[in-house]
Amino acid sequence: MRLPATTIARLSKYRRMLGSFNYESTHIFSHNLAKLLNLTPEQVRRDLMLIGLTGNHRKGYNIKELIDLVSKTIDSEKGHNVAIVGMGNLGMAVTAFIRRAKTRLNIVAAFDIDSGKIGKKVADVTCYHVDDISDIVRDLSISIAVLTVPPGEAIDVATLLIKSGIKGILNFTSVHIDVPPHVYLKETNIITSLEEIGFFIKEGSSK
Amino acid sequence: MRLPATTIARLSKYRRMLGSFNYESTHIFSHNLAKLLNLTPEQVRRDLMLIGLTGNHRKGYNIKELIDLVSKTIDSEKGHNVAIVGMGNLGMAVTAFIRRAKTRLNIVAAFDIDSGKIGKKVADVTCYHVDDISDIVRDLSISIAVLTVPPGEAIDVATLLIKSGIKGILNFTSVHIDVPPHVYLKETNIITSLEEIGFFIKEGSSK
DNA sequence: ATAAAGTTGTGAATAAATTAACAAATGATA
DNA sequence: TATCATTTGTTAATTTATTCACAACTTTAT
Repeated sequence: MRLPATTIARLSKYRRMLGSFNYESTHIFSHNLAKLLNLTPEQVRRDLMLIGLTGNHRKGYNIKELIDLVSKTIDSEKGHNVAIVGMGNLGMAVTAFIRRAKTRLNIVAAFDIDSGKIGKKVADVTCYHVDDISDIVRDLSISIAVLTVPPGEAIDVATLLIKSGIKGILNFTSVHIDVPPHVYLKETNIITSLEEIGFFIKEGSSK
Repeated sequence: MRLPATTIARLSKYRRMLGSFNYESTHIFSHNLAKLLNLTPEQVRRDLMLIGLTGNHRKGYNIKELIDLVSKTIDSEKGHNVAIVGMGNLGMAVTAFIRRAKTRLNIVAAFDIDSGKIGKKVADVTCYHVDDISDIVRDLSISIAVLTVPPGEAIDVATLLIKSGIKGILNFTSVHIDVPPHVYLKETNIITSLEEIGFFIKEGSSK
Protein backbone atom coordinates (compact mmCIF):
# COMPACT_ATOMS: atom_id res chain seq x y z
CA MET A 1 0.00 0.00 0.00
CA ARG A 2 1.34 3.40 -1.03
CA LEU A 3 0.82 5.91 1.76
CA PRO A 4 2.41 9.31 2.29
CA ALA A 5 4.82 9.67 5.21
CA THR A 6 2.62 12.37 6.72
CA THR A 7 -0.24 9.91 6.91
CA ILE A 8 1.90 7.17 8.42
CA ALA A 9 3.08 9.56 11.13
CA ARG A 10 -0.49 10.50 11.96
CA LEU A 11 -1.67 6.89 11.95
CA SER A 12 1.02 6.13 14.51
CA LYS A 13 -0.31 8.95 16.65
CA TYR A 14 -3.94 7.87 16.33
CA ARG A 15 -3.04 4.43 17.53
CA ARG A 16 -0.98 5.61 20.45
CA MET A 17 -3.52 8.18 21.51
CA LEU A 18 -6.38 5.70 21.44
CA GLY A 19 -4.34 2.91 22.95
CA SER A 20 -3.34 4.92 25.98
CA PHE A 21 -6.48 6.81 26.70
CA ASN A 22 -9.36 5.02 28.33
CA TYR A 23 -12.42 5.75 26.33
CA GLU A 24 -15.86 5.58 27.78
CA SER A 25 -17.20 4.61 24.38
CA THR A 26 -16.27 1.98 21.82
CA HIS A 27 -16.38 4.58 19.07
CA ILE A 28 -14.88 7.98 18.35
CA PHE A 29 -15.77 10.74 15.90
CA SER A 30 -13.22 12.17 13.53
CA HIS A 31 -13.56 15.59 15.12
CA ASN A 32 -12.86 14.22 18.59
CA LEU A 33 -9.75 12.41 17.49
CA ALA A 34 -8.69 15.48 15.54
CA LYS A 35 -9.07 17.67 18.57
CA LEU A 36 -6.95 15.36 20.70
CA LEU A 37 -4.07 15.72 18.26
CA ASN A 38 -4.55 19.24 16.94
CA LEU A 39 -5.56 18.08 13.50
CA THR A 40 -8.60 18.69 11.35
CA PRO A 41 -11.42 16.15 11.13
CA GLU A 42 -10.87 16.00 7.38
CA GLN A 43 -7.28 14.91 7.85
CA VAL A 44 -8.37 12.15 10.18
CA ARG A 45 -11.12 10.97 7.86
CA ARG A 46 -8.87 11.01 4.84
CA ASP A 47 -6.11 9.07 6.61
CA LEU A 48 -8.57 6.45 7.76
CA MET A 49 -10.10 6.31 4.31
CA LEU A 50 -6.66 5.68 2.85
CA ILE A 51 -6.21 2.56 4.96
CA GLY A 52 -9.73 1.45 4.18
CA LEU A 53 -11.33 1.98 7.55
CA THR A 54 -14.98 2.73 7.32
CA GLY A 55 -16.84 4.43 10.13
CA ASN A 56 -20.42 4.46 11.18
CA HIS A 57 -22.31 7.56 10.08
CA ARG A 58 -23.81 8.05 13.49
CA LYS A 59 -21.33 6.53 15.90
CA GLY A 60 -18.02 7.39 14.31
CA TYR A 61 -15.10 4.98 14.07
CA ASN A 62 -14.83 1.82 16.10
CA ILE A 63 -11.72 2.29 18.21
CA LYS A 64 -10.68 -1.33 18.30
CA GLU A 65 -11.10 -1.67 14.55
CA LEU A 66 -9.12 1.51 14.06
CA ILE A 67 -6.22 0.34 16.20
CA ASP A 68 -6.20 -3.07 14.59
CA LEU A 69 -6.24 -1.72 11.07
CA VAL A 70 -3.53 0.83 11.79
CA SER A 71 -1.43 -1.96 13.24
CA LYS A 72 -2.10 -4.17 10.26
CA THR A 73 -1.12 -1.31 7.97
CA ILE A 74 2.01 0.09 9.53
CA ASP A 75 3.51 -2.75 11.55
CA SER A 76 5.52 -5.46 9.96
CA GLU A 77 4.46 -9.02 10.54
CA LYS A 78 7.33 -9.95 12.82
CA GLY A 79 8.21 -6.54 14.21
CA HIS A 80 11.58 -4.92 13.78
CA ASN A 81 14.81 -5.54 15.59
CA VAL A 82 16.39 -2.28 16.64
CA ALA A 83 19.90 -1.37 17.75
CA ILE A 84 20.88 1.67 19.76
CA VAL A 85 24.22 2.86 18.49
CA GLY A 86 25.87 5.04 21.10
CA MET A 87 24.77 4.19 24.63
CA GLY A 88 25.23 7.58 26.26
CA ASN A 89 22.50 9.66 27.86
CA LEU A 90 20.61 9.96 24.63
CA GLY A 91 20.88 6.27 23.80
CA MET A 92 19.60 5.32 27.22
CA ALA A 93 16.77 7.81 26.96
CA VAL A 94 15.68 6.43 23.60
CA THR A 95 15.86 2.92 24.99
CA ALA A 96 13.53 3.90 27.80
CA PHE A 97 11.15 5.48 25.33
CA ILE A 98 10.89 2.42 23.16
CA ARG A 99 10.46 0.20 26.19
CA ARG A 100 7.68 2.26 27.63
CA ALA A 101 5.69 2.49 24.47
CA LYS A 102 4.53 -0.98 23.66
CA THR A 103 5.47 -1.25 20.04
CA ARG A 104 6.58 -3.93 17.66
CA LEU A 105 10.09 -2.58 17.93
CA ASN A 106 12.45 -4.86 19.83
CA ILE A 107 15.69 -3.44 21.07
CA VAL A 108 18.04 -6.35 20.67
CA ALA A 109 21.45 -4.69 20.93
CA ALA A 110 23.36 -1.59 21.88
CA PHE A 111 26.76 -0.51 20.59
CA ASP A 112 29.38 1.67 22.15
CA ILE A 113 33.15 2.03 22.37
CA ASP A 114 33.38 2.42 26.13
CA SER A 115 35.06 -0.72 27.46
CA GLY A 116 33.20 -0.24 30.71
CA LYS A 117 29.97 -0.97 28.92
CA ILE A 118 30.90 -3.63 26.41
CA GLY A 119 29.81 -7.13 27.22
CA LYS A 120 27.49 -5.84 29.91
CA LYS A 121 23.87 -4.94 29.99
CA VAL A 122 23.28 -1.21 29.87
CA ALA A 123 19.72 -0.12 30.51
CA ASP A 124 18.93 -3.81 30.21
CA VAL A 125 20.35 -4.13 26.68
CA THR A 126 23.47 -6.09 25.87
CA CYS A 127 26.17 -3.71 24.74
CA TYR A 128 28.60 -4.68 21.99
CA HIS A 129 31.62 -2.92 20.58
CA VAL A 130 30.97 -0.75 17.54
CA ASP A 131 33.56 -2.81 15.68
CA ASP A 132 31.21 -5.78 15.87
CA ILE A 133 28.32 -4.02 14.20
CA SER A 134 28.52 -6.02 10.99
CA ASP A 135 28.37 -9.40 12.69
CA ILE A 136 25.72 -8.51 15.21
CA VAL A 137 23.46 -6.74 12.73
CA ARG A 138 23.54 -9.83 10.57
CA ASP A 139 23.24 -12.38 13.37
CA LEU A 140 20.41 -10.62 15.16
CA SER A 141 18.61 -9.50 11.98
CA ILE A 142 18.65 -5.87 13.02
CA SER A 143 16.79 -3.69 10.55
CA ILE A 144 16.70 -0.32 12.30
CA ALA A 145 19.52 1.61 13.98
CA VAL A 146 19.12 4.59 16.25
CA LEU A 147 22.21 6.73 15.84
CA THR A 148 23.08 8.43 19.12
CA VAL A 149 26.87 8.64 18.90
CA PRO A 150 28.92 11.82 19.28
CA PRO A 151 29.18 13.90 16.10
CA GLY A 152 32.75 12.88 15.35
CA GLU A 153 31.84 9.25 14.91
CA ALA A 154 28.52 9.65 13.15
CA ILE A 155 29.71 9.29 9.57
CA ASP A 156 31.94 6.28 10.13
CA VAL A 157 29.39 4.44 12.19
CA ALA A 158 26.64 5.19 9.70
CA THR A 159 28.80 3.91 6.86
CA LEU A 160 29.40 0.74 8.82
CA LEU A 161 25.70 0.29 9.50
CA ILE A 162 24.83 0.76 5.86
CA LYS A 163 27.49 -1.73 4.80
CA SER A 164 26.05 -4.19 7.28
CA GLY A 165 22.71 -4.07 5.55
CA ILE A 166 20.70 -1.90 7.90
CA LYS A 167 17.40 -0.81 6.36
CA GLY A 168 16.48 2.25 8.38
CA ILE A 169 18.31 4.82 10.46
CA LEU A 170 16.97 7.31 12.96
CA ASN A 171 19.71 9.90 13.15
CA PHE A 172 19.88 11.94 16.34
CA THR A 173 23.30 13.38 15.69
CA SER A 174 23.77 16.89 14.41
CA VAL A 175 25.77 15.49 11.54
CA HIS A 176 24.10 15.00 8.22
CA ILE A 177 24.52 11.49 6.95
CA ASP A 178 24.12 10.27 3.44
CA VAL A 179 22.34 7.02 2.72
CA PRO A 180 21.71 4.99 -0.43
CA PRO A 181 18.14 4.84 -1.74
CA HIS A 182 17.41 1.49 -0.15
CA VAL A 183 18.01 2.85 3.36
CA TYR A 184 15.26 4.93 4.92
CA LEU A 185 16.67 7.83 6.89
CA LYS A 186 14.84 9.95 9.39
CA GLU A 187 16.60 12.88 11.01
CA THR A 188 15.85 14.42 14.37
CA ASN A 189 17.78 17.62 14.47
CA ILE A 190 17.60 19.17 17.90
CA ILE A 191 19.49 22.35 17.10
CA THR A 192 17.53 22.97 13.92
CA SER A 193 14.28 22.43 15.80
CA LEU A 194 15.29 24.94 18.43
CA GLU A 195 16.44 27.46 15.88
CA GLU A 196 13.15 27.09 14.05
CA ILE A 197 11.31 27.79 17.29
CA GLY A 198 13.60 30.75 17.88
CA PHE A 199 12.73 32.24 14.53
CA PHE A 200 9.01 31.90 14.89
CA ILE A 201 8.79 33.34 18.37
CA LYS A 202 11.05 36.25 17.50
CA GLU A 203 8.31 38.68 16.63
CA GLY A 204 5.26 37.16 18.22
CA SER A 205 4.39 35.14 15.14
CA SER A 206 3.12 31.62 15.53
CA LYS A 207 3.08 28.67 13.19
CA MET B 1 10.07 38.48 7.03
CA ARG B 2 7.61 35.72 6.20
CA LEU B 3 9.43 32.46 5.61
CA PRO B 4 8.11 28.89 5.55
CA ALA B 5 9.22 26.60 8.36
CA THR B 6 10.78 24.25 5.83
CA THR B 7 13.04 27.03 4.65
CA ILE B 8 14.02 28.05 8.18
CA ALA B 9 14.97 24.47 8.97
CA ARG B 10 17.17 24.28 5.88
CA LEU B 11 18.78 27.66 6.56
CA SER B 12 19.76 26.39 9.97
CA LYS B 13 21.38 23.39 8.32
CA TYR B 14 23.23 25.46 5.72
CA ARG B 15 24.74 27.56 8.44
CA ARG B 16 25.78 24.65 10.58
CA MET B 17 27.18 22.69 7.67
CA LEU B 18 29.23 25.61 6.42
CA GLY B 19 30.27 26.72 9.88
CA SER B 20 31.66 23.34 10.83
CA PHE B 21 33.25 22.26 7.61
CA ASN B 22 36.53 23.80 6.62
CA TYR B 23 36.21 24.98 3.10
CA GLU B 24 39.14 25.44 0.83
CA SER B 25 37.28 28.19 -0.97
CA THR B 26 35.48 31.31 0.14
CA HIS B 27 32.53 30.40 -2.08
CA ILE B 28 30.24 27.46 -2.66
CA PHE B 29 27.86 26.51 -5.47
CA SER B 30 24.25 25.69 -4.82
CA HIS B 31 24.75 22.17 -6.13
CA ASN B 32 27.66 21.54 -3.77
CA LEU B 33 25.74 22.70 -0.75
CA ALA B 34 22.74 20.73 -1.93
CA LYS B 35 24.79 17.58 -2.23
CA LEU B 36 26.16 17.96 1.29
CA LEU B 37 22.64 17.99 2.68
CA ASN B 38 20.78 15.75 0.23
CA LEU B 39 18.78 18.58 -1.22
CA THR B 40 18.34 19.90 -4.73
CA PRO B 41 20.26 22.94 -5.98
CA GLU B 42 16.95 24.63 -6.71
CA GLN B 43 15.89 24.35 -3.09
CA VAL B 44 19.14 25.90 -1.96
CA ARG B 45 18.90 28.75 -4.46
CA ARG B 46 15.30 29.43 -3.60
CA ASP B 47 15.96 29.51 0.13
CA LEU B 48 18.86 31.89 -0.32
CA MET B 49 16.81 34.02 -2.68
CA LEU B 50 14.09 34.25 -0.04
CA ILE B 51 16.49 35.78 2.44
CA GLY B 52 17.90 38.07 -0.22
CA LEU B 53 21.32 36.50 -0.62
CA THR B 54 22.72 37.02 -4.05
CA GLY B 55 25.46 34.81 -5.40
CA ASN B 56 28.08 35.30 -8.03
CA HIS B 57 27.21 33.73 -11.36
CA ARG B 58 30.64 32.20 -11.68
CA LYS B 59 31.82 31.63 -8.12
CA GLY B 60 28.63 30.72 -6.35
CA TYR B 61 27.66 32.03 -2.92
CA ASN B 62 30.10 33.68 -0.55
CA ILE B 63 30.17 31.44 2.50
CA LYS B 64 30.76 34.16 5.05
CA GLU B 65 27.99 36.31 3.59
CA LEU B 66 25.70 33.29 3.61
CA ILE B 67 26.37 32.49 7.24
CA ASP B 68 25.99 36.10 8.28
CA LEU B 69 22.75 36.59 6.43
CA VAL B 70 21.27 33.35 7.74
CA SER B 71 22.22 34.47 11.24
CA LYS B 72 20.72 37.89 10.69
CA THR B 73 17.55 36.24 9.41
CA ILE B 74 16.90 33.47 11.87
CA ASP B 75 18.61 34.52 15.09
CA SER B 76 17.05 36.97 17.45
CA GLU B 77 19.07 40.02 18.39
CA LYS B 78 19.80 38.95 21.95
CA GLY B 79 19.51 35.21 21.60
CA HIS B 80 17.02 33.09 23.48
CA ASN B 81 17.08 31.87 27.03
CA VAL B 82 16.25 28.20 27.19
CA ALA B 83 15.16 25.94 30.02
CA ILE B 84 15.47 22.18 30.12
CA VAL B 85 12.43 20.81 31.88
CA GLY B 86 13.15 17.31 33.13
CA MET B 87 16.83 16.71 33.79
CA GLY B 88 16.99 12.98 33.16
CA ASN B 89 19.07 11.27 30.51
CA LEU B 90 17.28 13.05 27.71
CA GLY B 91 17.51 16.44 29.36
CA MET B 92 21.21 16.03 29.91
CA ALA B 93 21.71 14.86 26.35
CA VAL B 94 19.88 17.86 24.96
CA THR B 95 21.92 20.14 27.19
CA ALA B 96 25.10 18.68 25.78
CA PHE B 97 23.81 19.15 22.25
CA ILE B 98 23.03 22.80 22.71
CA ARG B 99 26.34 23.41 24.41
CA ARG B 100 28.33 21.79 21.66
CA ALA B 101 26.65 23.59 18.84
CA LYS B 102 27.54 27.22 19.23
CA THR B 103 24.17 28.83 18.92
CA ARG B 104 22.42 31.87 20.25
CA LEU B 105 20.52 29.62 22.59
CA ASN B 106 21.53 30.01 26.21
CA ILE B 107 20.55 27.32 28.66
CA VAL B 108 19.87 29.31 31.78
CA ALA B 109 17.93 26.84 33.90
CA ALA B 110 16.89 23.25 34.37
CA PHE B 111 13.85 21.99 36.22
CA ASP B 112 13.22 18.67 37.91
CA ILE B 113 11.43 17.21 40.91
CA ASP B 114 14.30 15.09 42.18
CA SER B 115 15.43 16.63 45.45
CA GLY B 116 18.89 15.27 44.81
CA LYS B 117 19.23 17.64 41.91
CA ILE B 118 17.44 20.75 43.02
CA GLY B 119 19.64 23.65 44.02
CA LYS B 120 22.64 21.98 42.44
CA LYS B 121 24.24 22.21 39.07
CA VAL B 122 23.41 19.28 36.84
CA ALA B 123 25.38 19.08 33.62
CA ASP B 124 26.55 22.55 34.59
CA VAL B 125 23.05 24.04 34.69
CA THR B 126 21.39 25.18 37.87
CA CYS B 127 18.45 22.94 38.61
CA TYR B 128 15.26 24.32 40.12
CA HIS B 129 12.11 22.64 41.32
CA VAL B 130 9.34 22.38 38.78
CA ASP B 131 7.10 24.24 41.20
CA ASP B 132 9.25 27.33 40.69
CA ILE B 133 8.82 27.42 36.93
CA SER B 134 6.65 30.53 36.95
CA ASP B 135 9.06 32.63 38.94
CA ILE B 136 12.21 31.46 37.21
CA VAL B 137 10.78 31.76 33.70
CA ARG B 138 9.84 35.33 34.46
CA ASP B 139 13.00 36.28 36.32
CA LEU B 140 15.39 34.76 33.80
CA SER B 141 13.36 35.78 30.73
CA ILE B 142 13.16 32.24 29.45
CA SER B 143 11.43 32.07 26.08
CA ILE B 144 11.97 28.44 25.06
CA ALA B 145 11.41 25.26 27.07
CA VAL B 146 12.63 21.81 26.14
CA LEU B 147 10.17 19.33 27.56
CA THR B 148 11.94 16.14 28.59
CA VAL B 149 9.83 15.01 31.53
CA PRO B 150 8.22 11.57 31.88
CA PRO B 151 4.90 11.21 30.06
CA GLY B 152 2.79 11.41 33.19
CA GLU B 153 3.93 14.92 33.97
CA ALA B 154 3.99 16.33 30.49
CA ILE B 155 0.56 17.95 30.40
CA ASP B 156 0.78 19.59 33.80
CA VAL B 157 4.26 20.91 33.25
CA ALA B 158 3.35 22.20 29.79
CA THR B 159 0.32 23.97 31.21
CA LEU B 160 2.52 25.57 33.82
CA LEU B 161 5.03 26.68 31.22
CA ILE B 162 2.35 28.21 29.06
CA LYS B 163 0.85 30.02 32.03
CA SER B 164 4.29 31.36 32.82
CA GLY B 165 4.50 33.01 29.43
CA ILE B 166 6.81 30.67 27.59
CA LYS B 167 6.89 31.38 23.85
CA GLY B 168 8.15 28.14 22.37
CA ILE B 169 8.21 24.50 23.42
CA LEU B 170 10.24 21.63 22.02
CA ASN B 171 8.30 18.59 23.14
CA PHE B 172 10.27 15.37 23.41
CA THR B 173 7.63 13.49 25.34
CA SER B 174 5.37 10.99 23.67
CA VAL B 175 2.40 12.92 24.99
CA HIS B 176 0.63 15.32 22.71
CA ILE B 177 0.38 18.73 24.24
CA ASP B 178 -1.97 21.49 23.29
CA VAL B 179 -0.75 25.07 23.07
CA PRO B 180 -2.47 28.40 22.43
CA PRO B 181 -1.71 30.14 19.12
CA HIS B 182 0.91 32.44 20.61
CA VAL B 183 3.09 29.50 21.67
CA TYR B 184 5.14 27.81 18.98
CA LEU B 185 5.25 24.07 19.46
CA LYS B 186 7.61 21.65 17.84
CA GLU B 187 7.24 17.96 18.47
CA THR B 188 9.93 15.31 18.30
CA ASN B 189 8.15 12.02 18.43
CA ILE B 190 10.62 9.19 18.75
CA ILE B 191 8.14 6.35 18.56
CA THR B 192 6.33 7.83 15.58
CA SER B 193 9.63 8.35 13.80
CA LEU B 194 10.60 4.75 14.38
CA GLU B 195 7.22 3.46 13.29
CA GLU B 196 7.46 5.54 10.14
CA ILE B 197 10.84 3.98 9.40
CA GLY B 198 9.36 0.59 10.14
CA PHE B 199 6.61 1.09 7.60
CA PHE B 200 8.85 2.26 4.81
CA ILE B 201 11.40 -0.50 5.16
CA LYS B 202 8.75 -3.18 5.39
CA GLU B 203 8.72 -4.12 1.74
CA GLY B 204 11.94 -2.72 0.47
CA SER B 205 10.41 0.62 -0.37
CA SER B 206 12.38 3.79 0.28
CA LYS B 207 11.31 7.40 0.72
C1' DA C 1 -43.42 6.49 9.20
C1' DT C 2 -41.22 10.79 8.70
C1' DA C 3 -38.36 14.33 9.88
C1' DA C 4 -34.38 16.08 12.17
C1' DA C 5 -29.62 16.23 13.52
C1' DG C 6 -25.20 15.10 12.83
C1' DT C 7 -21.54 12.30 10.70
C1' DT C 8 -18.97 9.88 7.12
C1' DG C 9 -16.73 9.47 2.58
C1' DT C 10 -14.90 11.70 -1.07
C1' DG C 11 -14.50 14.52 -5.39
C1' DA C 12 -13.15 19.27 -6.25
C1' DA C 13 -10.72 23.44 -4.86
C1' DT C 14 -6.99 25.42 -2.72
C1' DA C 15 -2.61 26.01 -0.68
C1' DA C 16 2.13 24.81 0.00
C1' DA C 17 6.33 22.96 -1.48
C1' DT C 18 9.23 21.28 -4.95
C1' DT C 19 11.09 20.87 -9.47
C1' DA C 20 11.76 22.33 -14.29
C1' DA C 21 13.33 25.47 -17.39
C1' DC C 22 15.77 29.06 -19.13
C1' DA C 23 17.36 34.06 -19.80
C1' DA C 24 20.96 36.83 -17.92
C1' DA C 25 25.35 37.13 -15.86
C1' DT C 26 30.22 36.14 -15.15
C1' DG C 27 34.61 34.79 -15.44
C1' DA C 28 37.90 31.74 -18.12
C1' DT C 29 39.94 30.84 -22.47
C1' DA C 30 41.34 31.33 -27.14
C1' DT D 1 37.84 40.95 -27.67
C1' DA D 2 34.70 37.26 -28.68
C1' DT D 3 33.37 32.82 -27.50
C1' DC D 4 32.42 29.26 -24.28
C1' DA D 5 31.00 26.81 -20.23
C1' DT D 6 28.72 27.26 -16.21
C1' DT D 7 25.89 29.15 -12.58
C1' DT D 8 22.52 32.26 -10.67
C1' DG D 9 17.81 34.15 -10.15
C1' DT D 10 13.26 33.54 -11.03
C1' DT D 11 8.86 32.52 -13.44
C1' DA D 12 6.11 28.78 -14.64
C1' DA D 13 4.75 23.97 -14.10
C1' DT D 14 4.11 20.26 -11.29
C1' DT D 15 3.49 17.60 -7.36
C1' DT D 16 2.02 16.95 -2.70
C1' DA D 17 -0.82 18.00 1.16
C1' DT D 18 -4.67 20.20 3.13
C1' DT D 19 -9.18 22.07 3.30
C1' DC D 20 -13.84 22.78 1.44
C1' DA D 21 -18.23 21.32 0.52
C1' DC D 22 -21.82 18.37 0.18
C1' DA D 23 -24.46 13.97 -1.03
C1' DA D 24 -25.42 9.83 1.31
C1' DC D 25 -26.16 7.58 5.42
C1' DT D 26 -27.53 6.36 10.24
C1' DT D 27 -29.66 6.86 14.37
C1' DT D 28 -32.92 9.31 17.44
C1' DA D 29 -37.01 11.76 18.21
C1' DT D 30 -41.61 12.86 16.92
